[in-house]
Amino acid sequence: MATDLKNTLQLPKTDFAMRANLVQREPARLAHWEKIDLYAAIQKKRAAQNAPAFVLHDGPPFTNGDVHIGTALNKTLKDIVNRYKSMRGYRTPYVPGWDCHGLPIEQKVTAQLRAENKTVTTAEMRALCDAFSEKWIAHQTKQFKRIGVLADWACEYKTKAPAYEADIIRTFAAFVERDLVYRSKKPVYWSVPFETALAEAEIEYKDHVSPAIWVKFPVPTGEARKYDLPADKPLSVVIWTTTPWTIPANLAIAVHPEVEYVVADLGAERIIVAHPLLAAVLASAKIETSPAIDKKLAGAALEKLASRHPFIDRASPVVLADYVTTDSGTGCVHTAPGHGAEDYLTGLKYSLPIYCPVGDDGKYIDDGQIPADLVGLTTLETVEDLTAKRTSPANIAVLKKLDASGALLAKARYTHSYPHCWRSKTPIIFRAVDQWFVSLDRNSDRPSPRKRALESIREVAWVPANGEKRITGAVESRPDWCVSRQRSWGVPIIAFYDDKKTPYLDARVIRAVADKIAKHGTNYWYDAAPADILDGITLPAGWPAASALTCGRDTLDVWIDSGSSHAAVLRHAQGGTHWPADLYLEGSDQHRGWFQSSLWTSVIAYDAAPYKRVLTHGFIVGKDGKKISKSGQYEKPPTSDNYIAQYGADVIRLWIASQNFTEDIRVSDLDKDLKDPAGILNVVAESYRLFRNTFRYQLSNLFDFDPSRDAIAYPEMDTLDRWALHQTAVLIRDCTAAYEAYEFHRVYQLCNQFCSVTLSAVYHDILKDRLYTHATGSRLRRSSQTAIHHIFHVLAKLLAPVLAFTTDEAWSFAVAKKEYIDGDSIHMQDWPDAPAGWTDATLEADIAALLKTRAAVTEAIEPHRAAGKIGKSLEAAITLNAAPGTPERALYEKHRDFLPELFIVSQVDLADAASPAIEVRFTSELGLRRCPRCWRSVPALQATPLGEVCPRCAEALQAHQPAK
RNA sequence: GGGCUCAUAGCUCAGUUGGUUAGAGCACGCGCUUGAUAAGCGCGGGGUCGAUGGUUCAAGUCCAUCUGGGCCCA
Repeated sequence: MATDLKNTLQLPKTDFAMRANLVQREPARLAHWEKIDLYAAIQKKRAAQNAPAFVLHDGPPFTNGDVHIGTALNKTLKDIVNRYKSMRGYRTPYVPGWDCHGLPIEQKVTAQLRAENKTVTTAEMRALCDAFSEKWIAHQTKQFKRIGVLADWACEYKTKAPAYEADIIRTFAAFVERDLVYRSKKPVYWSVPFETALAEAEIEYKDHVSPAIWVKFPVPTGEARKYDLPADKPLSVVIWTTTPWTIPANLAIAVHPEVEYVVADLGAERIIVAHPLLAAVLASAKIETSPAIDKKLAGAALEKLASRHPFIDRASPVVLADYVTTDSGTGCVHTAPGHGAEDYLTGLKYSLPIYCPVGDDGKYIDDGQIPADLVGLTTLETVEDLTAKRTSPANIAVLKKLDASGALLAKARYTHSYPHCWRSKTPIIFRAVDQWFVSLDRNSDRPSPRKRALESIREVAWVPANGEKRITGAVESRPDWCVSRQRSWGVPIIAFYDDKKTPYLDARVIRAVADKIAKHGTNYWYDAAPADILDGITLPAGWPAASALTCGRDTLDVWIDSGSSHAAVLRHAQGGTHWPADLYLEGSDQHRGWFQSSLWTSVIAYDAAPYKRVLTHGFIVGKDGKKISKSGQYEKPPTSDNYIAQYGADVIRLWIASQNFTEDIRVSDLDKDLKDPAGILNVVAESYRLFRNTFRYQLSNLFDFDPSRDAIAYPEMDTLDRWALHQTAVLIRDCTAAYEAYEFHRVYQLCNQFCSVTLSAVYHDILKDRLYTHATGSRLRRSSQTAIHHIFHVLAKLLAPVLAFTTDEAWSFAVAKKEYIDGDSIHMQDWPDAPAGWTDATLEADIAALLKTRAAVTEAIEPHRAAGKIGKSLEAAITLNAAPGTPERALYEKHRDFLPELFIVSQVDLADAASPAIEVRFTSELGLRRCPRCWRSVPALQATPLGEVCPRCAEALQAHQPAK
């Protein structure tokens, strides 16, 4: 009997699975997307509509490993933006890119070669790096696709592709054309045995015993008087250094402007040191008497005091520097701009020469300034020297000279961590070598690059807004751009040299060579003879014959590689893009990286920024808010694939969308938090289920609904359904605003609350009675189905950019009742737009007030449930007390017939009593009879062939055609 | 050390121009339902709004300092 009645209900039906099983289901949908070529289909559709393009220009990830969860965050955000913009009606050409050149790859390949004990030529080395990069491009492509990134993968750009390399070289040509390129020295780490520059990564820090020396730099009497210092006996500034061999290159002494310095009287002479270090200096010099302090003054007061070099006839002026500390030494820092990074910057600030009297072989050169007895001595400490604890010949000689000139106040052995060449195991030296620089301040026929860059920054929209401050700061403070590197795996600088190492650089020649490289790739530069490279190119006046030239071996700073992408991709309209880009979207570290390098190249070559808008995101941190590397041990590497293998791409995408990405983004530790229900990803997985179940409820209750046949026109729709559509219209409005502001976490919050509160707890819960028990084609039931149909379409589309897989799956079931449909996808749909009529403020106010009553009703029922008197709310009958004439009474009367349904109770009576506001009674005590079909209790049941049911069910049964 | 930035319940987020007992979802606890069922509903507990000081009739909201994170420099 009961079974017969149950068979007359329209219970939900769908093949859209409750369990997502994303790890299996998603790869199948990816294959489907490939099959229907979803990316191309979307682009084709928009192109046919002549849609305007929205170009998000992809910043190229480095190709040396698996996609990290942080990289997945970046690419997913881009994918969300693209999918959203596409649905908004834009054509969204998205050309993904790869950053291929650079030291990390060269190093890994080198390490491999060392392990195999092999040596190779530069060209062979480059081929190995190429293969290495290519391997990771393949891996990363697969990993990006797995997380759902939709892109023009067939049109990807690689910085190592010949045509792209030619564009990098053309960027350099533009620098030369603007007359910004010059040659100057800059200190680099230098391996003496290999006579080569080293990168930070090629250096190993090891303990080293150095000769520490305290050296007096005499202050001439005239200078002393000028600075109002006592001049009746010898006065000197005392410096401290652990690299005596750099003393011949000393050009200045740095002091801190705010530290207090003293003039101390040692009896026969006076010295100047930082006050806090005086005692330490005296101890080192074994001076036991405590000296009189003749004067105290701030470092700033000593600026430009011209002390003299202890054994070379030149001045060593006092300069100011903030990096000077009083932790060790004398507070007066020996400054050799050719032999130290900070010294170099200070040298630039004070226009000192970048002086380096040490040759490629590490020996002093005869430049007319170096004393004859030093020329030819080496700064190298060999492995044998190190074993014998012997310092370099240059250090020994300098020590002797200082001693002879009476300038050596003290000396000691000093053990500290010092950089060593990873291959020769010997200490490196810091040494200025010739480099190519790009001037950022030179203005000839047009404003300087820096001026244009700063102007362009103001024309760009920075999201969040503080990005503008960051890049402005970076652009303002950046010194001239050193663009040359002494590397193999990079794009060569097209410069030629004669036998005297004089460089020849010409923009027209560079462009002509770029054209050849576009065809042959940059290995051509390494393989071909200069005469062949220059064949067919007219050499500028003043150049030697091509046969007398050699090709330079410097490569360009890799930031020029990626910084040329706007030219290589956007200006060539690769994949249908345009210049400038509508959006760049990268981590906030790129203010100093790609955003800046792209800005410089663009401003120099094209006089404007390459982007209209720049969006930045924060970094992934551990659960404790600390960076992942410091956040404990990760058993599984935090790669995109590892997270997806556990949760599926849509959960990861939902997690990304749920976070305010402008700040740090916390993530669960994959190993430790798996079983913690409060783990961040587990919470997101839970809300994924909410969305999925919402779709499932909607799809399953539309199983017999054909919108073209069954839809009810809005004016004829039921109150509650119209209320639901009102809420939906609000949701569209709010979500759209959130997407426009790139605040995806608001979309997440809005949809989450819509599904959980508006739908699940209220609308869907109330609707079950109608959908299941009312006559199949009844107006109320069709009205609700019409609303559900609309809401499903809206919700699925609003979430489509985020839940790319699940919404498409639901879409297939909605449109065709099967898992896949060819030629259609939710990602090809237009963004939802609520008809103006859906908004109904009066209705909204009424229902909002009634929902408050509803909350009071459920609260009033609860104690009875706890007392075991009542189970489901349909066992309750409610009396609402409200005096006639009051607004609430009016409201109750207006919606009187609808109240039992709204409260999901069997009966609602209105009464005049002042209190209580709500009375709960039990259907069993009121003599009501429970309908076995709809479970409501009514005054009287009616006989039918299937037994006694309530009048409404009897009517439904009449309409019901048993399916046999 | 410098530049930029963040800090609201266990988690993710709201908190409008400073103004009633600081909100939501999830998680947690208890209960109901078994016609969304590896689902659904209800009720409940939980926050001295990082700390301290200040401005104000009134501060999560303004100011200062500090503490602890993050990115980039040094």
